[in-house]
Amino acid sequence: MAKKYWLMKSEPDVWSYDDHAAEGVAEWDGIRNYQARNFMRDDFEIGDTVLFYHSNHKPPHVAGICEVVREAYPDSTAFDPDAKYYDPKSDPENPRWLMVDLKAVRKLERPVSLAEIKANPALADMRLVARGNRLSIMPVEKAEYEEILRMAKSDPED
DNA sequence: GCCAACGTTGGC
DNA sequence: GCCAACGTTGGC
Repeated sequence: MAKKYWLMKSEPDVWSYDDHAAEGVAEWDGIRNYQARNFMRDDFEIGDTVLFYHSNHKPPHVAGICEVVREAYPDSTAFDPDAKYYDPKSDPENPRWLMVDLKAVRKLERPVSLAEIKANPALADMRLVARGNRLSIMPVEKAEYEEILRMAKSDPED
């Protein structure tokens, strides 16, 4: 299977790219949406590349790059009554929720904002800019990924 | 803080 | 299986 590209959202107040980079390799837990889970379960492979996106931030932006280093396995936070994302309906014998491990690869040269992505015609088809999109994990085309890397190397005014 | 869009829940 | 009510996401 060819290497794939993803975008994953996190609120930087909760878990930022720098937090992740400080850990090196970290779990991506707390996904409680079936569509997002299914991407991890069915399509994530070791070596896939992830754009780390900061949502609920001013401005929202892509902050850095990660790599999938462990494929989907049960999200243990769903079983922990004290965890924020505890889900009593997830049975350890048949886990409802999954997580992956990501390794921080590098920060972008500069953040690439949602406004810039929206303004770039080459990125008009990204799911990120689709109307009403709320998915926290979504596939990204290789060309879109490369365009965002290119933008990060250029000035925002371009 | 507002609110549009969307997902989930639960009564029927 | 429908759908109204409710909760959440996330940009603005």
